[in-house]
Amino acid sequence: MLFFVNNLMLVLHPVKGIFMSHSDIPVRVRFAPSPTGYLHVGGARTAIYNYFFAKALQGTFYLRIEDTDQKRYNEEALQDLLKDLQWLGLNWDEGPGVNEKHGPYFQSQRLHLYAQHIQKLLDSGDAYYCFCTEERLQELRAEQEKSGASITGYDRHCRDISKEEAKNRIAQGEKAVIRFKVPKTGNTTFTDFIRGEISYQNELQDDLVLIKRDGFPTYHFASVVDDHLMQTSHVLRGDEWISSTPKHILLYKAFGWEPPVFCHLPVILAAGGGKLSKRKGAASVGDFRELGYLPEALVNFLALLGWNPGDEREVMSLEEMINSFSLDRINPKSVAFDEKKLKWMNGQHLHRCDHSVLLEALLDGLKKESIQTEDFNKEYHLKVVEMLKTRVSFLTDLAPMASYFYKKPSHFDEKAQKKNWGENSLSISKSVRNELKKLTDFNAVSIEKAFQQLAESSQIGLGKIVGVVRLAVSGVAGGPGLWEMFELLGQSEVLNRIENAESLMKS
RNA sequence: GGCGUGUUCGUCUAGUGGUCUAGGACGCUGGCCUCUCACGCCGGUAACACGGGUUCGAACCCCGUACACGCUACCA
Repeated sequence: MLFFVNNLMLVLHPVKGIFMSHSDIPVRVRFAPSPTGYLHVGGARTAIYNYFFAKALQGTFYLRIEDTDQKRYNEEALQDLLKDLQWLGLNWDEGPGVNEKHGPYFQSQRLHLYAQHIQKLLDSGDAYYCFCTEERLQELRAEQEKSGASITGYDRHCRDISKEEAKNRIAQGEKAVIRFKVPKTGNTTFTDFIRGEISYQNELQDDLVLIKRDGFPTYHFASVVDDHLMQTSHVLRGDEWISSTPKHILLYKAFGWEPPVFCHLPVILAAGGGKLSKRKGAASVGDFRELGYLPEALVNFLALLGWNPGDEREVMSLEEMINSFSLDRINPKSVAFDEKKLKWMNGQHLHRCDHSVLLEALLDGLKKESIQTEDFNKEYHLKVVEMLKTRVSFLTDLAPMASYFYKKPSHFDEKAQKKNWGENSLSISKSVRNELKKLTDFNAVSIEKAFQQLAESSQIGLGKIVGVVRLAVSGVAGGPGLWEMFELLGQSEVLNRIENAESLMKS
């Protein structure tokens, strides 16, 4: 439940039952991915909100790896995950490799802690051994489905096996899981930070598994134990967890712990609705990196998918977003991922990003295309960047667009040839060459003057004249202002290229 | 099936009972700038899911319905 008093946001602490101003709670939040696949943009956004929230309130953002599913564990996915988070600029204050005072941060290395805690629940009678086989459970489920029963889930078959009997059976080597003893009556209610009060009937919850047959904890158990041990103040996670939250609350209660504040984040859907998947286009952080998106643009875009600063700003730096971030401005509804807007956003960031970033992308790209750059200095490259920056949507557009600044065009755009190299183009070309040859100081101003004079004396439109030689020099129909471009390329190179192309023009 | 969450232009959103003949952004579109292509600038397009209530008054509150999504695993 939220209140605003004199612009100060107050939070009803779920257990203490008192109102606390936000700044009174030492904020510790986590991003807790499971290393089973690439970092999906939905997961990235969850990480972003956690990070923003921590930074906005001078709290701690920690990273915890939920690797409790041995079958689905993927080492490569883990490495990608860490790399992607860093690329996005979401550096963790605590986590693998960083300030490990609440570690270890891999759940697979915390097994002793879960063992210790499950014992407490076993002792208090809040948990019990269940010897049911997978087959029995499957049959049970099939039956429930067939009969259309309204109450589904585990039938609590082993709930009343005495501790002694259970102990004996375990001693004899019988395999078991450990389940939580959910109260059979009553309701469990919690307050979601952005949705308000949510209530579930305990009767409808089944006795969830806490410890699996392989000895590993389930998500439910491990995350509750860890969130407590790691002193998590707020749990910001995907809204697929809403319906398990009452189980988590019940676990906190069984331990006698105060639950954190829960805040369930909406999901990101594909543009046409439905799940966002690789088949429907890029879906992971790595995909967007490869497409040439800037990390700050992706973060900005993702942050705005479900959140806004309360005014009309959209293109924002990381710092700006952190400074205006607050949880209560997150929308509860799921959103569609619109790549068109991301592309625009990327352009915005590209136009204002540091030239050194563009320079690096340019040189990288040229290298990949095996275009020689040794003959040109940094100043030259920067001028190319300056001329091209408003014309690119992606970092990866830069090099292909810049190739003619480094070598003669090897190909002339077909459509542009038809348009620009028709009747008279050869004579236009020759007269341009004639005029440019005369220039003793080959700069943008003098070049422009020469073109203006030629247009006037020949009674041919400036656009037409420019079109002929632009194509000859660059191989394409569009690009930076011709005068600046010619100045940078230099007189002899320009004259050379024009002359070379003349064999393809019509007289 | 049960339970839960959600629903404002095509998309992201503003909006917390009168200032909403619903504002902004992307997209699309008309124009300006101009040597081209972009950028930029100016304008246009288009929405309160539906039905009932409550109220002098509802996008905003309540109840239904529809639709979407999630959970219903010894996955997370």
